[in-house]
Amino acid sequence: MGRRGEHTREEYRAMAMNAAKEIVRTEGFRGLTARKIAAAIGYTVGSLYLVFKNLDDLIVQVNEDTMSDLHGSIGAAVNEAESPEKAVYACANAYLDFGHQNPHLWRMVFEHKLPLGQPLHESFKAKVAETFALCARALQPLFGKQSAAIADLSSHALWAGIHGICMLSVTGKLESANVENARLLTDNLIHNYLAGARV
Amino acid sequence: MGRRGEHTREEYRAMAMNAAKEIVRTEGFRGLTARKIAAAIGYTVGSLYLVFKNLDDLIVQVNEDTMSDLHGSIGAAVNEAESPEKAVYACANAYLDFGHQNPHLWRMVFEHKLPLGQPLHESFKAKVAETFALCARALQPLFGKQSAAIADLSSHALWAGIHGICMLSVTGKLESANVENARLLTDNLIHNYLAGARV
DNA sequence: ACCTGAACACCGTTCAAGT
DNA sequence: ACCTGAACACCGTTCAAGT
Repeated sequence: MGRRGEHTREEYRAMAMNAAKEIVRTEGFRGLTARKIAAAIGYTVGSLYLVFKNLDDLIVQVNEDTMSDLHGSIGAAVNEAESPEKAVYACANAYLDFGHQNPHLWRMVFEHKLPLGQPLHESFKAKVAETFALCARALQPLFGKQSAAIADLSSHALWAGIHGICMLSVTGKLESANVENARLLTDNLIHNYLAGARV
Repeated sequence: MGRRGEHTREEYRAMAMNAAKEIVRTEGFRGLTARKIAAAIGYTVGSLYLVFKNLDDLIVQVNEDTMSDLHGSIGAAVNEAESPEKAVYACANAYLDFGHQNPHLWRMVFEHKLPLGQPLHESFKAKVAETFALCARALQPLFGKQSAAIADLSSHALWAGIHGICMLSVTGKLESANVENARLLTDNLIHNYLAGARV
């Protein structure tokens, strides 16, 4: 039947992405299907493939948006902090809060796998690196005396650590899965790590 | 046409689990299907449902085996260590090595999701807790002066941190995805954390 | 150029029927 | 009791055909 032209390509893309996000939010990653997305925006399945390469492509783009949102949250928290040390804790808190408030979207970022052998998109890796860099920058003032290489290594170690706590907490693999418990853990990790790193 | 009786229920279960593991090892979690498992052991799909509740049930059982194997690896590493401090590093190394040597099976443990609202099996959570406890025990001697509650919190914080480094490394989300780089990160995390925790 | 509808090759799961 | 084979209700993806 064809030809409706009600929406531009860009409008269509935004509609599909938003529909996908809503499905993930309410039904989880497992509940996301191409047919559901298309139905939600009033199109047939085939139309998705005019704008997205395939479902993986759409998911990767949603994941990049999620990383951008996370980046925004962390950036705001860091800017409001009163001291370098408080910025680090604020950064971790923003990370934890985001994960617990958007569990399914956040998990999808880390749990989606492309078909075997297909490497991660460079644009996606860039988003991850950006967010890491933001956290690293918050940490930088505390490593004044040490070399840039050590500061870089340290910020990766600490932030990967905080990520681990957040992941295990959000996926319910810690004894107590609530945010408060996770915050005790990140506070403990940060406190002891910084105490040791500044000796 | 039915009735073959070539294998006991327990034999069948082991065959199916091993076939599933081999598929995950070579094709990844995404490549695992009920039909492939059945074909690999020379049965039709329907027979799987006589022994397993469904595919999720089989996956959870494979994941529990993976956790047992990981537990064994870490236990051996801890036992061979010459000092409490070395035991902690050995524990982390065993964790990293296991993840990098069995990337797909290890990822499946943390990336498999049951249908929405269905809680994790208690037996699975017990396996995770056991392995955590093993790591915590390695850490215990270093927290002699402090209360048991703080030692417990600390061991969770540090081990979740090491898990985060391993996860990001195995899934290729760090700049350098090889084991050596991950080991630099865990060494750094452990070193600074312990230095700070023992002050 | 845009979109559909139907097809294709898959899924997980169930279950009557056969031995 | 054990296992099959076929069915059911889904998938992701493609593409000739319509406007």
